[in-house]
Amino acid sequence: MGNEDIEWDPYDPNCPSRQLVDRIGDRWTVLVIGVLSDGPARYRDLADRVAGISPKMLSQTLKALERDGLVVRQAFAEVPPRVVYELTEAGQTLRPVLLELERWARKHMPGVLEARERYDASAQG
Amino acid sequence: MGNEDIEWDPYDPNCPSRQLVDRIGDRWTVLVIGVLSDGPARYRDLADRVAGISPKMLSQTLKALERDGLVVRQAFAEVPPRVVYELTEAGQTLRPVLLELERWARKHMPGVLEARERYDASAQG
DNA sequence: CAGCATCCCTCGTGATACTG
DNA sequence: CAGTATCACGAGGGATGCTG
Repeated sequence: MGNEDIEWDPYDPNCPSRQLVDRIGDRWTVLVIGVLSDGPARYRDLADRVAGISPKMLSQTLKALERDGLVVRQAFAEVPPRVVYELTEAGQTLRPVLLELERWARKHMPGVLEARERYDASAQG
Repeated sequence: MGNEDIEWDPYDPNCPSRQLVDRIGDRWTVLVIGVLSDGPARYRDLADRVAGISPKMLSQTLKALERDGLVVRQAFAEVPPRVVYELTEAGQTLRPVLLELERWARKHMPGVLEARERYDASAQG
């Protein structure tokens, strides 16, 4: 576990790039972070905006994000209960990265989908 | 994200951002693309550089990438066989995005891992 | 409203062995 | 070398119902 000056091999399972993929490479994490990039949000808001997510996955995703110091959870002692989730400073730094991703998707995903259709049309299943 | 004057709902299952997550949000895809970002590579090279990937997952990942027009496969009729994989132009456009990801990981993942340890240390299982 | 517990089943993934 | 075929396992994630 020593933090010596490692040589950088993104294809080594123990390198940060890989750890990041393991961290955000699931169906929901980046979507939840994306919503929180617009500002703090309540549990209900998140459930609504991340279309299709189940309560279980939302809780799970949020808890993992909190564990990793990317999101803070603030619960108010009220009735009915109110809980607000918010990106930490570290979490905020993900925003520009996600924006890049979004920009790419917007520009290139249609082409990808077309290529996929062409491929499927010309290939024998 | 909110300051663009188009209707763009990244949290709708049918939006490009989401499609991108579905596309590259698996354990291997971004790693394979990462290797190919350094230039064309043979099957063997890829297997070596993406540590831990099985032949099956490598083939599968490559085929999916080819289907989506992000990678081209070039087979030479030789003995022994030689097959070279290469990013298409579309595939190349992913490079800067991936670099951003890598940059983020390098800078912030150590902190994330620390936060995680702190959390686990202070929480009761 | 927020979110945990439980059941259950799909599907991604690894291991292994085989082919052109 | 460059894959494919097959099996089998375990985690991911949905549905439902309950609690504070």
